[in-house]
Amino acid sequence: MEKAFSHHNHQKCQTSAVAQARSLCEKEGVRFTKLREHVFALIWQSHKPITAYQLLDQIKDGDFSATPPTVYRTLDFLLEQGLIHRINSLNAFIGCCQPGNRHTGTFIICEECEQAEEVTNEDINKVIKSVSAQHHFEMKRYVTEIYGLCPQCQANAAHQGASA
Amino acid sequence: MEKAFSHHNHQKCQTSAVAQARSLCEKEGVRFTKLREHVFALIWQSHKPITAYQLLDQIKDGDFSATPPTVYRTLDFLLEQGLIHRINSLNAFIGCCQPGNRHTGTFIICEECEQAEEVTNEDINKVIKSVSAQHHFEMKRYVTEIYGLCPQCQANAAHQGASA
DNA sequence: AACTAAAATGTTATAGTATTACATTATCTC
DNA sequence: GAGATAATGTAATACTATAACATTTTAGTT
Repeated sequence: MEKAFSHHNHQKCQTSAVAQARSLCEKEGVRFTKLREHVFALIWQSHKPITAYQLLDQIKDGDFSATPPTVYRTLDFLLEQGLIHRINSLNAFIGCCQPGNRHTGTFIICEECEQAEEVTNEDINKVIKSVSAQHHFEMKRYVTEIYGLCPQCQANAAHQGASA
Repeated sequence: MEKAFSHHNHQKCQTSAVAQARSLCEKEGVRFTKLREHVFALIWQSHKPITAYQLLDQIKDGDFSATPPTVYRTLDFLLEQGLIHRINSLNAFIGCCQPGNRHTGTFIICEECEQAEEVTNEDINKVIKSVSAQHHFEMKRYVTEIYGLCPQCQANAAHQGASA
C-alpha cells in the first residue's frame, strides 16, 4: 500500500492492504472473518481516519448486523493485531502501513484535507527514549500526533491566496 | 510550581500555580473569574490528569451551578490561555507547567499512579520539525504522549517483586 | 455426521464525553 | 443608568465507548 500524501492508485492500495492483512492473520493463526475484512476494507477506503460511528453507518448498508459493539469489537481485534491505529486526538482509526512490524506510532495529520500518514523515523524513537531516560521514566509506548498542512493543501492554499 | 515526579509540598505548588495564572490573565487583559479560578485550582489539586466530569462532580459540591457547559467552557478558556493542557489519550486535563510560554506539549504519563508530567525538550521539537520537513509537511503543532512507569512506581514494583 | 469447547457475533441497555441553542446575569464603557 | 459585551445558567441532545448476556459459527474430536 501507499502513503497518504503521495499520488497513487488507491484502489490497488486498498486491495493490497486487505491482502496483506489476510496473510498476516493466517500467519498468526487468527481469523480474518468476513466482518473483520469488511471493516478493515472500510478503514482503508481512504487515508482519512474514520470514526467508529462512521464505520457503523457504513456497515449498516451491508449484510452485517450493526450496533456499536460490532464495530468496537472488530476495531479491538484489528488494533491488537497491529493492523490499524487509533488517532487519539480525533477518536478515529486508520490503517497501519507497516503491519506485522509492531510499533508505536507517529502521525502527520493535515488539518485541511484531514488525511493522515504514518511516519517511521528512528530519530523520534531515539529522542523519546533519551528524554524518558533523562527523567528516569521507564517508557513502554508513545504516540506523536503532528498537525499541519500536507504538501497538496499547502499548494492549494498558495494558489487560493494568489487568485484571491 | 513543581514537577509531578519530584517530591514537593503540593499545597504550595498549587497555590503558586493559581497565583501565576491570575497574574498572566491580568497581563493578557482577560478575566480570571471565581469560576475559572476554582476550576483551575481543582485541576491543580494533583498532578493526575482529571476529566471534565470529575471536575463537574467537584464543582457541584461548591457554590457554582454545575452542568457540562459550565466546565467545558471554563476548560476552553484555560486551554486558550495556555494555562492547562488536554491529554488526548485520557480525555483529561492537566495544569501547564510553563504557562505564558505558549508551547505544544510532550507528556510522560505513569500507567501505575496515573500522574503526568510535562517535559520540555528542544531535541523533540527539532526532530519533529525535521521529520515534518522531510515529508514536506508544514507543521503547526504536535503532541507526544509517552506511557510507562515513573521512578517511584518502578521502585514500588521492584520492592513488590522482591517481597513476593 | 454428532458432540463439544471455544471463538465470534447478535442484542439490549447504559456509561462516559462533548456540544448546541437559547436565557439570564455580570461587567465594562460611555 | 443605558447599551454593548462577556460570562454564566439551563435544557436538550449528539457523539464515543463499554457491560452483560444470548445466540451462532467454527475447529477439533469422536
